[in-house]
Amino acid sequence: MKYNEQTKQWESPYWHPALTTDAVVFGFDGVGLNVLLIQRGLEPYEHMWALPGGFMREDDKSARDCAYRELNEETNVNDIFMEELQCFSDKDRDPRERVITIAFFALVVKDKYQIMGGDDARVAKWFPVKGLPALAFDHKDIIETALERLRQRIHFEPIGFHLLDKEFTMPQLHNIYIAILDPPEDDTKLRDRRNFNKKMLKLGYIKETGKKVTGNPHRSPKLYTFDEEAYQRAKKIGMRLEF
Amino acid sequence: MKYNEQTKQWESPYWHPALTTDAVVFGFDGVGLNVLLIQRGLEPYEHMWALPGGFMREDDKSARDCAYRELNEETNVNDIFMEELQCFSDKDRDPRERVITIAFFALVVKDKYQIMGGDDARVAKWFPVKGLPALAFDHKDIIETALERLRQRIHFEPIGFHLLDKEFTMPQLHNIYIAILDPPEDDTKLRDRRNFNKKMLKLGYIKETGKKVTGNPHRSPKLYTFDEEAYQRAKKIGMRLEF
DNA sequence: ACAAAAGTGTTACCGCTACACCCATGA
DNA sequence: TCATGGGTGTAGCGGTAACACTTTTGT
Repeated sequence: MKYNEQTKQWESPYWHPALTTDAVVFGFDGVGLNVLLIQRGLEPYEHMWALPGGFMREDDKSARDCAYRELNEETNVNDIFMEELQCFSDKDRDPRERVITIAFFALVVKDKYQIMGGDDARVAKWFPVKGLPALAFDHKDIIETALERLRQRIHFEPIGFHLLDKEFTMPQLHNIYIAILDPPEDDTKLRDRRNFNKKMLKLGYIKETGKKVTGNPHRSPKLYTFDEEAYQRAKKIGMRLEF
Repeated sequence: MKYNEQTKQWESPYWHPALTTDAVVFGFDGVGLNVLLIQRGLEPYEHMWALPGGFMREDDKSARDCAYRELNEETNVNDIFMEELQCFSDKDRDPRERVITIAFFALVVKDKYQIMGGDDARVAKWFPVKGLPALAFDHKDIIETALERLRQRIHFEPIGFHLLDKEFTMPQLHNIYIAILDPPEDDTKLRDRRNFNKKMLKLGYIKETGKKVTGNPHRSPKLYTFDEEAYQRAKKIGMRLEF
């Protein structure tokens, strides 16, 4: 690489690929996990479903920023948990040119996640992970990788909360664990409410709010919140956070 | 993006950044962890130490392939454990131009890892992680991220083996866990040999070879190997692999 | 014989699993 | 009053942590 005194720029002799970000956005509807997909308005893969994402721009501060920007173009996301998943860089991922993609996975509160009319007249829609349509590019692989990562993560870090409102009930949280980990029917230790509640409360980072949810034809469940500080404390002293 | 009928090519209207891979290569010398660094022969950061890596080429099959290629240019790596770490994409990481880097972390058997005279008259050298020199670019951040990842990984996956010969002794393996996790002096459960051996053997995927190491002025330790099949079996049935 | 490091077993405690009945609420 | 779903305690078992002495080997 040489510095050109005239243009005051480095002239790169290196190959420059196109770079995109894609986000696997998970939402929970009380029963199962869902993924947010966008219907493509242009070739290639026109009309097929794909992950929200797009090409990185020179003024994106980072790949993460790019992913946020792309998401914001379709939704009103404000509070969102997002983590880098993996880079997808195989040849022929994209028929147009070599494209390197940094994939992210995100957890959002599905109901707060209002889908706006995107540019390109793109349509966004939630699909249950157990009923995905045909997908553009290698996005099926990306989603599978994200699901695998999600299963690993939820074992050791309290990320289930990000799929729920700030205040949530224990059965809601339990359902998330069941939906993600999908333990066998006879797995008492995960499926039993008593065991779940005890284990979760013993971790020490969720707290009762004192409130309850009313309006249902049955006993009103208590509301809890996640205590970030308590979590950081537990983490610092090397507490076992495995679920 | 438009298809040009004349040139038969897609013409990309999108920005294309430079893309590199860097590898944080860890080796173990019996006492502590070491990282492989390269002394830069060119500006920027001439003469400073940096992670082995370089620009991706159009004919690299993937980012991982690129990282392997770059490593092979300096060493005779054959068997290596390598995992994607993270993408580093902030502006101004590189004074020349915007460079996106996919970082990997790798575990190798330090003594087998013979450092060759690289191109660019680059010098490669092992440094203990607790005594790193000043580093080029944001490579200090990258190494810290890799260390953090290593600590997380070794809790839940048997990757310590990759730092040792195919046949290894229990005390060697124990030392690796101690070096990586660095538990307090009074942490019996991790530092006690008896507990370590029992826990490790109970996991079921390391086996005695029947051999011993001789030549030391003390009792000869037994040699063990990692049983990949047994590990896959344990993993499949959802066995708890936490250490 | 001595120094250095490796091998090994037991006990007490804690935490987890399994398990079933009652309670609150709205219709 | 009925249907629905939420809340709660305990006992037995299993696994883990704490703990020290003996064995091997080379010098």
